This record gives sequence, C-alpha cells and structure tokens, in this order.
Amino acid sequence: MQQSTLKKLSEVLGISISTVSRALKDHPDISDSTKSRVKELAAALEYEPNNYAVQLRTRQSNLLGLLVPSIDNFFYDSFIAAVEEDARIHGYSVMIMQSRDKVLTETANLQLFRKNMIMGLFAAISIETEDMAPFRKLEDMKVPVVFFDRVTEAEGFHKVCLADEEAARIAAEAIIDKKKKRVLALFGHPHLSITKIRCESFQRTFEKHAPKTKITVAYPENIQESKRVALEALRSKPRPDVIFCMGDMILIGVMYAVHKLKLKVPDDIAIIGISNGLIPTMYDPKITYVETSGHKLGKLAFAQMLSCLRNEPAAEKVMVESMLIEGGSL
Amino acid sequence: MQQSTLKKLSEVLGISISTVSRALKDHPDISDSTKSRVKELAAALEYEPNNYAVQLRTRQSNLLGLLVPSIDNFFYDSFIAAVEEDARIHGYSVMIMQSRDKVLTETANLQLFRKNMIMGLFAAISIETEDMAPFRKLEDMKVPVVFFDRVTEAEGFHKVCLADEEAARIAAEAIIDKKKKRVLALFGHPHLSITKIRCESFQRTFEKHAPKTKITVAYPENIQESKRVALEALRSKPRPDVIFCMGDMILIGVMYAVHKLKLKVPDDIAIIGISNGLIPTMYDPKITYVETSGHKLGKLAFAQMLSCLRNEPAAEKVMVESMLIEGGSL
DNA sequence: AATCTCACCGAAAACGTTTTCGGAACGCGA
DNA sequence: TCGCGTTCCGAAAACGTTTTCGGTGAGATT
Repeated sequence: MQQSTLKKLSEVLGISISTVSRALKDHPDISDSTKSRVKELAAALEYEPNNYAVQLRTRQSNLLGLLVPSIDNFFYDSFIAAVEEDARIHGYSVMIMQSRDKVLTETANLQLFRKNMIMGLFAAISIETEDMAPFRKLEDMKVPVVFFDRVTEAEGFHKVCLADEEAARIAAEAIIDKKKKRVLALFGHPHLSITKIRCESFQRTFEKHAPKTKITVAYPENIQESKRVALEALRSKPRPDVIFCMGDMILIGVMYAVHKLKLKVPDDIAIIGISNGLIPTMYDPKITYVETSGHKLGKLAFAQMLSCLRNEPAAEKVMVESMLIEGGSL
Repeated sequence: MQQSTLKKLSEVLGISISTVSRALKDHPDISDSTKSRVKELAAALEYEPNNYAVQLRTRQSNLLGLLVPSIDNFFYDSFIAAVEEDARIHGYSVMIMQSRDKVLTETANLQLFRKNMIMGLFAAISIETEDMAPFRKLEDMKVPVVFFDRVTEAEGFHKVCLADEEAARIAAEAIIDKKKKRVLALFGHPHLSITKIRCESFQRTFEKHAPKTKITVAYPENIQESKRVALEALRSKPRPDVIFCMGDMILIGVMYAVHKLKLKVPDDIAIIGISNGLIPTMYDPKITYVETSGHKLGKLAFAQMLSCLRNEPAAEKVMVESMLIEGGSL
C-alpha cells in the first residue's frame, strides 16, 4: 500500500514540502494561486496524509478503544453501533476488541490499545476482572476511561450505565402489582456489580412492599443453563407463578423451557425481563420487559467521553433511566 | 498518553538506541548480559513500542479493515466476532466501520481505511454500491479485499459467501416435499446479488420440480415492512400456505403478523427461513431453517485473507455449505 | 609483530508529517 | 539611499522506530 506523499507533490510542483503541507491546510502564509495549484495536484494524485506520520508528529491518534466481553451480543452490538457512528461524526475512529470474559485477553487488549495510543477507552469489564490497576494506569496517562454497562465498583472512574437499581425495582413493582406469590428470579454472573445491584434492589423492593413473597434466585451463565434452571423450577410443585429474567439470553433459555412444557403465558406462568427491546417482542404474547437501550447508552457514553477529551467537567456516574414496556406476559 | 521510548531506555542504561532496539528483539549481535539488562529495564518502565513509529518505519500496520452495513445485526456480529478473534491470534488488529447502507459513508470509510494503511479489507457492500472502482484501487495497491455475504457480482475479487444458491434450493425443496401450493417468498433488497442468486435459485427449483406452485415474491426492507407484507398476504383469500423468509429480520416481521392474526404454525401457515441460528429456535414450534453460520463464514474469510496476505494462491470464490435444520414449522 | 577473525556495539539515515524560525523579494515612505 | 513592513516561501528539526554500515577491541593465527 503506497501513497503519494508531500514530497512527491513538492517535487512535481517544484516547491518545498512545507509549502505543500501548508497549502493543503489553508495556511494564511500561502498565496491563493499556489494553494489551488497544490490542491489540484493533490486531488489528481489522490494524496492522503499518512496517518501514522501525522500521529507520530502530532501525538494525536484520534483513535478510541472499545473493550467489550463479546461483540455478538444483542446489547453490546447496538452500543457499539451507536458509539462508532458518533465517533465518525466527530473525527474519531474506534478500535474494537473483545475480552471473551477472560482477564488475560482483556489485559492483552489493553496493551494493544496502549500501543496504538488510543485517546480514550470505552470498557465493559469481563466477569473475571478484579484488578483495576491497568485501567487506573490509563487514566494516569490522561487517557479517559468510560465504563459502561458492566462497570467497576471502584471509585474515581467514569461510568455510564443503565439505571440498574431502578430497572430491577420497576420489574419487582410490576410483579407485586400482579400479586404474584412465588418468584423465580434469574440473574447474570454474580460477580458483576451490575448483577449485585439489580439483585439487591429486586429483593429489597419485595421486602418493603410484599415481604411474604417467596423468591428463588439463580445465576445461570448461558442459555442452556437458564433453560435447565427454569425447567427444574417449572416442574417442581408448587411451581413459581412468575419468572424474572435479567437479560435476553436468560429469557430465551426460560422460554425454551416454557415451550417444552407447553405452558401458557401468562396463565400458567408469567414472565418479565430486562432487555434491549427486540427479543421480548418476538414471543406471543409479547414479553413485558423493562427497557434498557444499548443505543441510548452508546450515545451517552460518547457524550461523556467527549467531555473528558475536552477536559470539560463530567459527572462520574451517568444513568439511562428505564421504563416498563407492557407486553402480555405478566 | 506518553510512553517510555527507546531513547529514554538508552539514556538510563548509557548505551545507544540501536543497541536497545536490537536487545529487545533478540538480535544475535547483542550479548546476553546487555540483553537482560535492557529487558529488565524495559519491563520496569513498561516500555511499549510506539506503533505509529514502527509502522512509519516498517510500513507494516498489521491492521485489517472490516466494512459492514451495520454492526448491530445478528449475522454480521458473529462474523465480526470470529474475524476479530482469529485476527488477534495472528497478530492483526481489526478496524471496524459501518456503512449504514449509504454509498457515501462507504467511500468515506474506505478513505479512512487508506489513511490508516490497512493491509487487507473484509467487506460486505452496501445496498447502494454500484461502482467497484474504489475496491479495485485497493487491490491495485496490493491490499487484498475479501468480500463476504454481500459480495459483488464483478469478476476478479475474492469472495467468501454462503452457498446462496444451495441454501435457496434446499429451502425450496423442503417446501416442495411438503406439497405446499401457494408460496409467499420474502427476500431482501433486490439490488444485492445475494438476493438475486437466492431468488433465482428458489424459483428455478420450483419450475423444475413443481411448476404449478403459485409463488408470490416481495422484497421487504425491514421488520415493519415485512410484517405489513405478511399481514396483507395472510388476510387475502386464498392465503398462502407457506412463507419463506430470507433472513432473521424478515422472519421476525412475518411472525409478528402470524401472532397478530392468531394463526397456528404450521397448520394455518407453514414457515421456513434462512438464518444464522438463534432466532428461529425462539419460536414455538421452532422454525425450520436453512443454517448459515456467520461464525463459520468469518473463519473462512480470515483464512482466505491470510492466504492473500502471504501471497499464497487463493480461490476466487469460497462457499460455506448450508443444511436444513428441522423445526416444527413446516 | 603483523594480520585476521569475531563478538559486540554506535552513528546516522530513513519513514512522512508539522511547525518554528528565518529570509528573500517587493513596494513604500522618508 | 536607507529603513521598514508585507507577503510569500524554504530549511531544518522533531516525533520513535528500524536497519545499514561501519568501527572498536580482544583474542587467535601466521
């Protein structure tokens, strides 16, 4: 891959490299006639500044890192799409890496980000992540880090997240409204703060408004496990009268079980979830869910990042509020 | 973001920059004692080579471009995940951009790719794309382009795609097997070669084995339109006895309509799709579909890319074969 | 003693930009 | 004639690497 360079342009035109450079940037020192001569040739030879030389000189990479457990995820992909879009508008490129929930891969990715001199990082931490030092180090190097969705519990970081507490509370309240007595509550990985917050908020709401409700909690890690847990619960007597699903994958697993047992929603079993939006609408009846928009979160995260990059004050924690979308499953 | 540099290391150790550089690369000219001294200090100061300087010098960016209509897509995100994973293993980074199906954004992205000196490009073209010149230019600059899924019809490009003809044929044969008489066939955007191939193959199969079948074809562009088309068809008399859905989005729209009209699958209406896998299994009964794996395609595309990068001979067109996954919807 | 071979290391150029500094050419007033 | 202010442009350094080419000194060989 070879380009035309300032040097080539300058040789063709018989002027110096500096003049060519300045002409292309509309520097006032350069006369209009030379400017147009230069620009014309540049267009003809399809000159494109070499990004690597530019960044080596200016120390501005205009590159943002984005670290995510996995790209193929209903929630993260819409987040990524939103960030990438806004980034391009503002002249940034996005380098996306996935940790696959391995802390080893995560640190390897962070190293790659450093090598590529990213100017900011969006991160959803892996399940295994304990040590925040690598992220802290980035901040120390003046590289702002904006955590999203799966945020750290540690203080002093920028966080953009769903209003997890609120979302779980809304779901719990909806269940209480329907006077359900036996709840099977399925959360994600218990190590994540997002899970802890939702789980606690969920249970607290019941203690406060319906303390006699029987709540069974489980933490399935994937679709299959979620199906297994749900099957087991639904076969027991008395079976739960409502299942709460913290995410799309859990919901899908639960619905596998519901379908397998030929149960009717919501008469035999009620369902409520937390979701990005598409999946719950696919069932009949549509599943009632608390909405959490990856797209909105992405927009918000980018705004937060922009403030950091411009050294504007930015709140440490920003949240996207959520709302209940009524289906017919509760 | 500032790093420790070769210069700093050399100053601390009192040796030359060249020696430091070579020591870190295990150059045979350097004695073991200096090597270990250098490496120790490098580790202590967390030295990381500046990628931009390296690439400016070596002209090796180890960066691959990936152009896709949109990231938030059931099929592409698994493709992306697969490519990113393999790329990292082989020491490449992936720069992902989305065209949003606008040819303008697409060319802007291609320009960004050029500026960043990508060494290879994966591309699924936008709906609007007509002119292959920008891609051809990349090839001319020795940057291999591997098209995937939405490939161009033009000759002389590397293409990795689903066995579209085969997939449509398999679906058609399955429908014929069930002796369906009135088919509603919903395809994607008619401008894409992938659509043309599937559509032709689909219809040809019927002409050959069941020429009397009544086939209605439509090209809905999104979920809503797909729902609308399906609703209209399902309300007409006689209504079709089977609906073929070229992709997940179309399937979801169709199922909206089916649910709305309270029709029973497969008794009232049979359904068959082409899909990456997850979506069709969510319905009850599970939808019968022809499987097309984004993950497999990604692996294949990367292998193809690797051959190109190593100047090994590579087939122009590679296909992932597909198979029928029986649900209960047909 | 002179030469040769090695093992080890340094100087310097190059990659393509941006930018600081200075300087030529010109017109104009004194 | 001299000085002065403009207008336009060029030389050169710097960013951090990699690599070519050469050089130094110690030991071995003649």
